[in-house]
Amino acid sequence: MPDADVDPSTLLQIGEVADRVGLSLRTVRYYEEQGLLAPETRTSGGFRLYAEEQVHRLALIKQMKPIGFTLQEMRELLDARDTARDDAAAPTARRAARRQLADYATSAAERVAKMRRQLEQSEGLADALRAESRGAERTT
Amino acid sequence: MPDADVDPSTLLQIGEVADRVGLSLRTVRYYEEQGLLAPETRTSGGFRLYAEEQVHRLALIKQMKPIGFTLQEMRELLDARDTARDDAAAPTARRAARRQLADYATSAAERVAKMRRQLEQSEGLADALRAESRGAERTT
DNA sequence: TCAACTGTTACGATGCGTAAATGTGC
DNA sequence: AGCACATTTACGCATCGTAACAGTTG
Repeated sequence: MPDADVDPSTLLQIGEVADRVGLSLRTVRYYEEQGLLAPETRTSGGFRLYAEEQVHRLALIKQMKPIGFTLQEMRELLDARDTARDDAAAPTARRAARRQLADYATSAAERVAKMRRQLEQSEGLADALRAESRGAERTT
Repeated sequence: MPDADVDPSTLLQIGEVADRVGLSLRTVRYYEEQGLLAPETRTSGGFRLYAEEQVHRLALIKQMKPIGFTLQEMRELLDARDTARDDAAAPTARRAARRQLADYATSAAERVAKMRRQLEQSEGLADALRAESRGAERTT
């Protein structure tokens, strides 16, 4: 699977990518600055050009955000993912990377659970506010 | 209901309060700096002393955080709440404050719903990571 | 008097928003 | 030639974390 080195006709500019994923241009550039993703290539004039792979990568990143991963954690995760997928990497390294991914998966699940609990708390908030808006005097 | 001007024997120091609510000292002080809550009083030496009311107030604030209220929004909400509860406030003002609270309640509910949707997205993440950790090559 | 707690001040990190001035692509 | 889109640089803001150093409490 030589992957054909990416079809140049399907490359997207940053605006298209940002639109599809739902992030701002600023954010996409910032992620690049932080080493989370690099455009596939650039035009001779300097415009960033992205392939589908990077769009997926950004979507992944966007999923990590709401559960509180820092950009540094995301970078580590993505690095591990890259290593785990890299056929040319040493088997030892790939195994280590897969373990890391498994750990991150666990961590992600825990964070989701934690956020769910907080959300439940915050639901009570909406109710409490509605109650107060109707004039509550409960001193409990 | 003169409220007895707060029982001095039950006043808490900032550490106790932070522990109970689950916030750092820094955060509690910062919220005060931003006008979200003031200690009931202070010792002659300058130690902040809080009554139950402020503990509840902090708990309220903590509930607003996970759904993305900014500190400014929280301050507005709390101000409205204070006005709505203030027997000495003008009836017109109190009515306006109650409407505000109702609006915030709606907003809070919407935010909860929105976050719930994002969380669902992030659940897929954990599964995807686990899959990759076992070595996936699925190209969509 | 000592340990634990608290006070203020200030600098730093994160994660972008928001210009401003300029160049690129079609 | 024009107009949308992109580039870099840079300053700003929110929300605390983290010293550092001094004072308070019991």
